[in-house]
Amino acid sequence: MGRTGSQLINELQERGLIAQMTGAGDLADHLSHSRTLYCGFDPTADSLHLGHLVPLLVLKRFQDAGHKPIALVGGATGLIGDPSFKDAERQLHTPEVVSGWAGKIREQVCRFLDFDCGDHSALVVNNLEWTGQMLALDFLRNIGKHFSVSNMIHKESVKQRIDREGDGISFTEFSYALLQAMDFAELNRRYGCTLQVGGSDQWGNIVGGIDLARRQNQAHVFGFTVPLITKSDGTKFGKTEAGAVWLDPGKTSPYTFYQFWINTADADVYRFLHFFTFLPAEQIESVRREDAERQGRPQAQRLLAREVTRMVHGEAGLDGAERITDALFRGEMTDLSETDFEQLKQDGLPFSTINPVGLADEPLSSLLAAAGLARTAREVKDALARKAVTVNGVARAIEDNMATDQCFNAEHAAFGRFFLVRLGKKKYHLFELA
RNA sequence: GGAGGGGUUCCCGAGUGGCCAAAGGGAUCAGACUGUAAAUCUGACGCGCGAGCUUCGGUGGUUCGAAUCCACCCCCCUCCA
Repeated sequence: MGRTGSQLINELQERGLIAQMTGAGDLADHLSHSRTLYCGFDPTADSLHLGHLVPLLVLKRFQDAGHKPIALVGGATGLIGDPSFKDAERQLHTPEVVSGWAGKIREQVCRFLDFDCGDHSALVVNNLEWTGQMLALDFLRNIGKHFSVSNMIHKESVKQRIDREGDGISFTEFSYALLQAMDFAELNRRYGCTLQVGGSDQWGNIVGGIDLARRQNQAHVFGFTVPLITKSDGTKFGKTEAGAVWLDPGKTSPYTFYQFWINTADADVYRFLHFFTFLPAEQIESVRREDAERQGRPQAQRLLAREVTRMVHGEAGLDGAERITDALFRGEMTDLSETDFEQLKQDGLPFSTINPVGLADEPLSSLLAAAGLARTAREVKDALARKAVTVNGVARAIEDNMATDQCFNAEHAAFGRFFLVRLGKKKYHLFELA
């Protein structure tokens, strides 16, 4: 055992990682011995995103403290859809699709836990194992009997769906809480699992599992939720202009991932260091103090970006992300070698090929907007008018808007084929002649 | 069923026959400052390289001209029954 139960709870508390938990003192006592805990991840897409990361890291924190984590992949629950705090019924995906996603989620989850550390090695399970072959009648008789519909409809997590006229909530989604409760009770029987961790939106489902484990197994089990991650400016955490920040490097490149963290607001960055890294609280505090005393740029964002990118994408992913960042934000892009350009492409800088034929008729504005450098052509025009667009380091003006073929002339291309376009201070796109 | 209020460009919200692509604020994008921050200031902000094209719940009408007037319809809110 690395730490006593109350030390662990205090640490989590100090990092701001506790939203709710059952019986604080009891849980601390309970954790004075090595225990088994779990957290579920439903395959609602082909990758986890940042929202999943905090509970996943909490599993690891428990493991580091000497407990045995189980990552549950919701092959079954993913077929149903969790209605908690959702405002509309979810589209069901085919079992084949969900099963494919479950496989990918499983791989991702595995990278964060230790599977080779003796008796508290991690475990990955799929709840389809015990629900896939279950008979509807068994479910209704053995599980359903333990739940009161009158209690369920009063849960905050489904309230707005219940109150809604018309479609409201299907019986399918309404049953979700029972499946998740069943998981907890089942893991309790199979592995002696006594704690469930989740996001704060999972509290209702977790409590359901605690009740079921008590009724079926006469077991006293616990629940623990991490807070919803918020930003100081009130906007939703974990989104970029392109949407969610995924852990899959194919969906969100390590470079984009790194940039996401680099751009964290000062008001959030120290909190996020607690949530998303394993750096000791004292170290985070001393970084905060140093940053406060220094006049210039804080070191916290870079520290955060490095730590999280390394954890999610490995040392190579971090190297790539920093290489691009250095090339784009520190040095001169004219310093880039041909292999550097290849590397930028590999490392996931936004990229597209460009066909020189017909360029004369295509306005720069629409070309760059289509490449994703701006939402509309008008924004590109505005940037052009303010000399905020550069092609291979050459500032372009509004007069060049109809001279796209000049801007992308092969003679001006780096190494005969590359054009690095910058719009504004942060947006880059690499074009390669087809 | 009756009485009243309202539906405007991403959001809030002015506009009640031409000067309206439509005030003001927010959001967003860009520039300056800076730290690839925050705050602040500046510009842009329906679409289009442009000529120009399409908007003000819907449809039809009056008019040289409508977001604004008329008719019908749809939706939302409040009060009365």
